[in-house]
Amino acid sequence: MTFTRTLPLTDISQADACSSPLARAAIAPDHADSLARSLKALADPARLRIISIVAAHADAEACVCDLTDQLTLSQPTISHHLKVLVDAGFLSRAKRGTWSYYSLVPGSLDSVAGVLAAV
Amino acid sequence: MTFTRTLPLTDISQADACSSPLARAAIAPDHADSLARSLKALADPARLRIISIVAAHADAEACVCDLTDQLTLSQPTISHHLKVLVDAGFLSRAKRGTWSYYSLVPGSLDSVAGVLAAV
DNA sequence: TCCTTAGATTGACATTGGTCAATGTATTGA
DNA sequence: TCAATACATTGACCAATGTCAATCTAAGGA
Repeated sequence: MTFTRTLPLTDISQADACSSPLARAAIAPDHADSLARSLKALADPARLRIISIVAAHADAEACVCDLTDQLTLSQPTISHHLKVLVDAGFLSRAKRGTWSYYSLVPGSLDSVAGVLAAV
Repeated sequence: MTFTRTLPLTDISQADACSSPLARAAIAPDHADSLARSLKALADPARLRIISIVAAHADAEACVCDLTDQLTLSQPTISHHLKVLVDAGFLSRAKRGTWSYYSLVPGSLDSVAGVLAAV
């Protein structure tokens, strides 16, 4: 059985392609919606720590057990945050055996950072 | 009477000074809290549009009337969003006569973008 | 002085969002 | 086949958030 990957709510690669920096000109309403969804996914302490832990891991991959060790949150709550980050396109999930391994989607953070950076 | 500026909830200049990129190593919980507060302030379509409109203005300054023209939101709601952005340190307010002029705090967006940018 | 205008504040409301206990689903090992 | 393990999902609860109507404050102008 293959793992079916959830379609990201926000297509970050597209956002990267067509959006000018926030400060250049007034952005379109739907662009604002899309960017806000991405930022909302990041705007939580637990999720920022999850991203950071995943990124800092040896091969930029971490399983849920790595996270439950370091975060003082229940396993369902961590699963919830992981789902939010996968849906937003920041993390991808690979299931091997009983374990789920999460890794950063390359460039996903940078594209958001790029939109925020003025000039 | 002088205008008393609200203290930013998140000291962005400090965040810029002491924080490594998100991906380098696992960030400390209080860093995550601080960054999440900044991101939460940005993670709203109306507020992103406000920032964009202010930044795109001639001298990077806009009054509330400029915003009520372009956003389909009530004046109190726009005032609310402006307060959130000022409190978070992204906008500053200058009152001249009856009008309030808002402008971008230089570097505030970049410091958030810098933390998000990996490598 | 009074009215008008620009904007901030308050209060109320509905929606969203973070959290956990309980349960469900695969996968592995005995 | 059965038990244990790793993780996801569901449902419920409370807190936080976005929105607006109503009101308040302050600055000009007649």
